[in-house]
Amino acid sequence: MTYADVIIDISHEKVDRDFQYRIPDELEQEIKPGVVVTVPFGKGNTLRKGYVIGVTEKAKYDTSRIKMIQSVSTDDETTESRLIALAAWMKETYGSTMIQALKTVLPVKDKIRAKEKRLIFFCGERQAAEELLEELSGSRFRARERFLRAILEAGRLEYTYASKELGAGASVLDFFEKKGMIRLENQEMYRIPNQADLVKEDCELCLNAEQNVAVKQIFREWKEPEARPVLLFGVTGSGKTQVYMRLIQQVIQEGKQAIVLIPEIALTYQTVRRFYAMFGDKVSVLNSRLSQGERYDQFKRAKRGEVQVMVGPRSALFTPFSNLGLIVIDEEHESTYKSENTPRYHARETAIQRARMEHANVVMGSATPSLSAYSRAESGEYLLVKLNARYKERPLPQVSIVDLREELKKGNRSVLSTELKASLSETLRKKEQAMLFLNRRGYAGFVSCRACGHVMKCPHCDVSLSEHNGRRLICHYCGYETVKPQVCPSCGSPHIGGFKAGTQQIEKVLEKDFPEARVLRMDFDTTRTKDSYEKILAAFSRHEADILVGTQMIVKGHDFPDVTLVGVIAADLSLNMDDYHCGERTFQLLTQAVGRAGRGVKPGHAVIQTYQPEHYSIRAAATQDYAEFYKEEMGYRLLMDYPPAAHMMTIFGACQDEELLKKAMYYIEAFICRVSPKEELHMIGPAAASVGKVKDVYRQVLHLKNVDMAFLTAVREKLEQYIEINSGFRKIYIQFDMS
DNA sequence: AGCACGCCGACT
DNA sequence: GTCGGCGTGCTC
Repeated sequence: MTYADVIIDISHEKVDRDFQYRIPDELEQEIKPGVVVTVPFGKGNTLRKGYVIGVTEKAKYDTSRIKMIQSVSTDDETTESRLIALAAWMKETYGSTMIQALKTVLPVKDKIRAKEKRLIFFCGERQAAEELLEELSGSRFRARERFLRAILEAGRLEYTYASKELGAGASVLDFFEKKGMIRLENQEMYRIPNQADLVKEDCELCLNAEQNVAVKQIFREWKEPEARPVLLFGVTGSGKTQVYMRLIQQVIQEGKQAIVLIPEIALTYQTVRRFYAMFGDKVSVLNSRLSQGERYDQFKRAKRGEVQVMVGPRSALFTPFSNLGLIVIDEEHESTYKSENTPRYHARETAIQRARMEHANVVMGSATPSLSAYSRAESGEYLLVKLNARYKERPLPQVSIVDLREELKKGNRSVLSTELKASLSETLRKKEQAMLFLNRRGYAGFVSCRACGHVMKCPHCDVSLSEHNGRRLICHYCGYETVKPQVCPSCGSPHIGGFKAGTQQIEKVLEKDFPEARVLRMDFDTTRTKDSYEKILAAFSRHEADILVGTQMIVKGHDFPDVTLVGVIAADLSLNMDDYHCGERTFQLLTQAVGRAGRGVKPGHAVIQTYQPEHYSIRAAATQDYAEFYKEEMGYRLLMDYPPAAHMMTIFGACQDEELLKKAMYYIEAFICRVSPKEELHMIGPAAASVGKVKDVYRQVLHLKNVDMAFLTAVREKLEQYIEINSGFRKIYIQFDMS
């Protein structure tokens, strides 16, 4: 006898788990994971929709009480079942439970939706109702009294409010309905976010010669039976969006739909307006401010065919379009495309998988492609399409690299080098604008020498060591530990330590050095409130300030034609993080930052301050030379077996009890050694995660590298079983990350 | 979410 | 005693 694990509609927390059902003989062949079935559920055996997530031989429940699957759902749920198949793929690839995978893929209804869906209206005689209320008051019908009083006052009530807060269940409502006093109404009300000023404008899509060539190249690829994903490699300002628009137009014309993925931070009013101007009400936009109910509504509109284009962040990838034609991924290299929650999927890979299953195409674009995407383009797995010309032939800004070690020798200890200071006063004199950029995202407290630029690195992993309590240095990959040296091991200088400067300090220095300049600061603190992000950028755009100081957020989006100077305070901040991506991230950030200067008529200038002027990420960003950067960085990845040269699985463990966690990680390590052949094993750790403790929960990581992804997947599956069987892991939260 | 079960107050 | 509203808890 075989049994199926079925998830009943994902609508309520309480039924958010799998239930076992018997498979009738005649459905034996059809039932497999991903199939949508109809099953009897609950006391009244009401028929409900369910998703089969697995088939087993063993009954986990009292056999006599297991019910039978009624039928395979026949109503045309192809969109849904395709998404379920995608969830199954995500579960296999990234490691998670089927429930977690389904939850990320299928739109989840929530309470907000139910509230607005069912409304109760008062529709009887007011006089009669008041008499009835009189009659009811003090009687035993307390729920009826409560309810009548409330509806008389409000005239209209939400169903969930009536049943939960007033305790007026079905029986109470029945009573009033029979009397003809109330009317229940199912309201299908969409919550469309405020978009009154977003309308279609009459605009022709004008492509330049180069963009036209790119479009033709892509169309040619699409004619192939097995069209490859396209990597659109175009420098900043080469007009990638124009190309996307043209492609989307084509897809819509063919009666298909398109999804456009955009990093959350770039989802500004400007971007959204461009899409509305082009496609009018065919477009729907998702953003993270949307409640789950609002997102659900947008997905529903897509499913019904009311919109043809969905624009949004990572999660827009799961828009239930019935005839998907194209998925566009803008700024493909952005780290926000990787999910932080289980399943830790990457939107690029998942988009390609979805496109493969639904015979759609993928086009991704970037000025600084991720190593992963570019290496695939080089190998021919993706089609590489280039856009080289900068808008209106604007020259690239002139870039100078300032060696901060020299500044120290000259006795300048300020965060502003002599050159940057001079450039700033020149810019102010000409009444132009400047941006100062502090790239300290996820700043991990590396230690470097101010005199020679030497960075303390792990001898085994070649990533920066992090300072702990000011006395010890720790590697967050393998756990290597050493005492923090008092003098630089390379040059003997005592000027060794962490870099301590925030945007506030820079703001203070600017106030002192340039008291006449108007300075705006943009960082996590100043953008906490809603819309403040847009407000600051808009103010700067109107030239209400001369200098904008900020973290990564200032280098994305918005064009400021009056900005002629970009200063990078300390390029090393993102260069010396404790993971293997940092060279790539630094190159991307610096390239973007440099590209911000001189977007208008006036030529631009950029100053990059660093302790490591010879580093290839910085040199290549200064010359905007992607090829050079790619060669160096790929060499490093190949040497160290980091992705994309190999695959890496990270096992992440968290637990309140540090000892228990360490023990568990040790057992995991021992288990992996036992189940895998020695020569293929490339394990690092276990070690404390880069944030070793959050809210009293300890965190540890273990990395496993191998050229073959299948090997890692096999290890993960064995490990998942091992963890499930051993109750010792119950108290430990375990997460997998595959890259 | 939807349904049954069982408690408890009120009426016969 | 019994009837029925109303809160609680379970659903393979």
